[in-house]
Amino acid sequence: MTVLETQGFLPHIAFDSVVFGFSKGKLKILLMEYHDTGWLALPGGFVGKNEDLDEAAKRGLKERTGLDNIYLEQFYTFGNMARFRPEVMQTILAANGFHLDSDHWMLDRFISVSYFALIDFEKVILTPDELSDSIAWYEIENLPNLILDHNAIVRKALQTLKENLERKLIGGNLLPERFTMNELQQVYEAIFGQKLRRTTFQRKMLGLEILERHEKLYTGKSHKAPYLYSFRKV
Amino acid sequence: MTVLETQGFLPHIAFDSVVFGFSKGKLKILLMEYHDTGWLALPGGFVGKNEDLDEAAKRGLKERTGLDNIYLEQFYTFGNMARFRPEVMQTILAANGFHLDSDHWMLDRFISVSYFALIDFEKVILTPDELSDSIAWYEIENLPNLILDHNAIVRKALQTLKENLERKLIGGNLLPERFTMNELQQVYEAIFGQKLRRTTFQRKMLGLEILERHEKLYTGKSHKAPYLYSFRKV
DNA sequence: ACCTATTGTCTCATAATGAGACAATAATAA
DNA sequence: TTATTATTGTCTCATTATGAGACAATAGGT
Repeated sequence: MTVLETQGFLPHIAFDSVVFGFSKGKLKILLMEYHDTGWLALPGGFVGKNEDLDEAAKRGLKERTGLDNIYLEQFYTFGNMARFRPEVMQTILAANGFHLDSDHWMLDRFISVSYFALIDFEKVILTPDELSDSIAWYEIENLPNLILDHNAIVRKALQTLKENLERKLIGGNLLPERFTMNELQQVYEAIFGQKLRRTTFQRKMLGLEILERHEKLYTGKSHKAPYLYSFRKV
Repeated sequence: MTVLETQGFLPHIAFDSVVFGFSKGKLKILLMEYHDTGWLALPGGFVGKNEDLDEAAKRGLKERTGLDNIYLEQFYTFGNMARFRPEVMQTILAANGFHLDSDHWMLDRFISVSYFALIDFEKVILTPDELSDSIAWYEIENLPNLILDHNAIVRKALQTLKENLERKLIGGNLLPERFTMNELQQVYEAIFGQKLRRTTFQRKMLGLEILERHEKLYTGKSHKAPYLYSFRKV
């Protein structure tokens, strides 16, 4: 099925995903770079005529990252007229050799149902789509300009993530199965954008009784080895 | 512009609104009853081809309640295949004398961008739309069956409202400009679905320094008169 | 055996909350 | 006028949570 195949998709409806990863103490997201234009955008796609909206978002993530069973949460639907800029999509498609009539469905107005995902950075296998040169990680603190309203989408995703972080205890989804308390703290610090007090953080996390303690991790560093933890199942 | 006028609206995209009001100690929402069928549904509508998504929701509310400048928040977009039940819309329209071809846009699949609103119960002037016999208040604790997935939409709206209640301090939007501490507490109790401790609630609210104290309210009851409060502007 | 950086746990001060006591008071009844 | 009643506003005290730091334990290196 090619990207231009029209029968398969609902017109006017797209999805975009803000995929968060964590590496080297930094919170990052995935961005695609389109051919020639150099324009950057969130990974996204269209919804099949017979496909659940959520399934479309999952499928899109699977295609770009190779991952199944991801933490995925819908957070907002963007539908302002200001995001209707047919010349943007036209330029992207032209750079790929497609020259569409101005009444083609892909040049119509779209609303974007937006999701954010939390994934284990190490597990991802990045795969660009047909319109892109590359898909790569970018630090959230230092994002370049993105097409359309995608910078605003990222801001809202990050805001939602912050608001839900404690209540839903989802921070661990950015780490591998087992992690140290320090790694978990770094995730929280990267998301909140501020340093946290080590002892208070540790006491709080242990007090919630959601962590399971495992063996120690000997890193070769000359100091006490930290325990590994995982989130308690069910 | 009639409801069947097709050029004006985006296909496949609808909005629905969960309009919360508070009266006699109960949290209530607005429901429409369709002609003949007796089916109940959330007030909603379609998005103009040149209309912001949020503007469409505001317009819909204005039409049903007569109110402008409402607290309105988008909370989720429902897009499962399970909500695609063309026979439901067909029956509703048939009851109004419209017999559409099965490929008519109103019988297509729709995703619903859903909003919740908080309004002053006393200010509303209810106005049914062309397809409805009535629009009326129903207690949230004792909702009847609604069409499609509208019961699920209400549940999610209430959940979002609960989660945001303290963080955003939006409870006051359900009351008139001036209110007693007891009235405010009743709003919180109705939303959370549980009794709160009077003294703790009062201390907390006053401690937030968002309330302005006005004159006392003499109700004629034989006990100490409570102060009236309003939310501090800016 | 000593040094260093980091970890896990403890203590103490401060802030927030739960639970109730109690005086003030607006209307009514005696 | 005085007593009664229901409710309100404010206090107090116990309990719990959080901020800030002290300190011993320890994995390696010197």
